[in-house]
Amino acid sequence: MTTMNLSPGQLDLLFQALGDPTRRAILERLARGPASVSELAAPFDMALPSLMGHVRRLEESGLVTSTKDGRIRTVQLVTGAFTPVRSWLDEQRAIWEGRLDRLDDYVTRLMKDREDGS
Amino acid sequence: MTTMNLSPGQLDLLFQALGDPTRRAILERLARGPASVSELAAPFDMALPSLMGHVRRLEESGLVTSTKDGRIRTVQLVTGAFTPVRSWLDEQRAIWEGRLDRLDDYVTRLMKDREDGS
DNA sequence: CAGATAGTTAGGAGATGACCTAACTAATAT
DNA sequence: ATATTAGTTAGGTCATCTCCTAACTATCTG
Repeated sequence: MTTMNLSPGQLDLLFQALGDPTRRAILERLARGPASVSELAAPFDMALPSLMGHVRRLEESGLVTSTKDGRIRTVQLVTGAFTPVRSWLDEQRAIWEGRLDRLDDYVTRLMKDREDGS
Repeated sequence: MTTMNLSPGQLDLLFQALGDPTRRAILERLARGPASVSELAAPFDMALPSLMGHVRRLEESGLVTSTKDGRIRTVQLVTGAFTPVRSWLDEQRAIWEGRLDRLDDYVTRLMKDREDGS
């Protein structure tokens, strides 16, 4: 009930896509609005095919979509694509905090025992 | 101004560390408490040196620390290690939601939040 | 139509990643 | 003291990642 589990490889794709500075920069740009491939390429000192590769990888991970109109390919952020990442992080925190809570209980109980015992 | 920027490669290391299912599984285990290398290895059908490599990578990314006591190396989650990841995601969302004007306040609030282990 | 523009395909170099086995050191148990 | 346990080091294989150049297609513009 706590989580909806998605395909295991999806998180891999997402995290791996985010693990590259160029791709994160592309996403940061796209957070401000859609852009053509050339617009995306402009800030980088990188050959077009290399940048295209990044865009393809972002698309394969589901973070981005693109449509071609005439000779221009427009790339767009996918709404909610980060959700699985956020969910995983939240889950980890929940587990961690659950552990802390249990530890807290333990310490509380321990201190109560001491009061009783002394 | 708006953000406290951490070393550029740090996010790379973090996201890349998270981009592997074995490493995420290790983290999930560690969220429940520290464990020895062998304990970590137990659930996996993987040679020890391979698993050790994952632990090393987690340690290099700052997600985990380990100490050796006798012949046992105990691995532990690093508190707050996920924070840069969360911050990046939150920033993206803030930009995407067109809240650039309030980003400063947002980050201030975020840093004031309790540091937890998520 | 000619030329410029936007993107794509093909192929390859070089680095890194994820795994393995074999052989080793160091600590502990018998 | 010897055997067992826990981890480490060394080295090798195979796949993937990131980047490049060269050459190509398709779409506008003049």
